[in-house]
Amino acid sequence: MLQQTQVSTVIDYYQRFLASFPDVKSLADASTEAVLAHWSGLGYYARARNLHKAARMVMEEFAGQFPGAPEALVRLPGIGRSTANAIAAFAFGVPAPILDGNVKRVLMRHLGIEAPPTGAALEQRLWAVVHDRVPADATHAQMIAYTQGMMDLGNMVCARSKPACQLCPVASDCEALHRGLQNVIPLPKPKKTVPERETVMAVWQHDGQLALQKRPDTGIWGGLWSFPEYPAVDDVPGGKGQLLPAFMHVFTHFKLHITPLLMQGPNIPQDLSLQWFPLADALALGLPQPIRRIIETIAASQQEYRLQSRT
DNA sequence: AAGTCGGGGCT
DNA sequence: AGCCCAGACTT
Repeated sequence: MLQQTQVSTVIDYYQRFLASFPDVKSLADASTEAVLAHWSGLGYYARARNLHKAARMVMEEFAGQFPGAPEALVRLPGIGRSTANAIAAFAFGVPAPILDGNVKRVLMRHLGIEAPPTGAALEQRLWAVVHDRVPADATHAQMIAYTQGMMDLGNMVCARSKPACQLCPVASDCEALHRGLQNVIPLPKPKKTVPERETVMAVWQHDGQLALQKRPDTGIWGGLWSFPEYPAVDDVPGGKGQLLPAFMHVFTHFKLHITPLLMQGPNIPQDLSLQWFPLADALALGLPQPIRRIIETIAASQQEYRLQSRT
């Protein structure tokens, strides 16, 4: 969950997730559907599918015993070099170093590397450095403290903006501070303009139910439930609908302008394999954030309607 | 090496 | 509005 996602964002998801799947077996026994529902809104949904698959692999290939060696961990889907080492260090006390965004920034400043935080060459150099610096004879407790300390140093002291160098335990030999570059390193990434796309989402509604479509497992929002999409309003079959407020959803690599079009059922295109869900049931599915937003808007307007018609 | 894959917090 | 976050995986 924490891959590319801030701790404050994860906490609620993490607690709900563990309440439902308290151990590897319960996660392995769950449906992908249920796992994605718990991930709904968190993003990077391949992480959920990979975690689910990894749990099943641990049950089948490791007899339910989580492997502790980094070489074994990286073979599990969704676990790369840094996450493998983090698990090995935290859970098993293995002297394996991590290299996440925080550690990367700390090292670039400490070494005085005037470059953007990108590229295979930099990656290779920094991995060599962390392997060189990790305390090889640390106890389990020390590995936990060291690993957590490395991340906290980057997050709380060697922060992205306004680093608190006066609090830094390694300020005395920090190359960036020495040269007054602590606010310059790392250099900004070369920025590229993100393309913008447009889509119309057809929201078929009938008798308090909505028609949803399960997306393919690969690609954007893989395995989640969504509304069928069309290039333009005129492309939506079944006559006129009611336009709902359009909004924009920002991805890492493009911006999506979404125009929801409310259509009245029950007649819907048969070739789309749509399924009907009562509003409350729909909100319990694995939904991308914008789809959840649309459904909540509809639910709120229906609630509004009920309140008004009562008076 | 570059692109894909979300959503939100912070400035 | 832009940047980046407890990155991994595919092309």
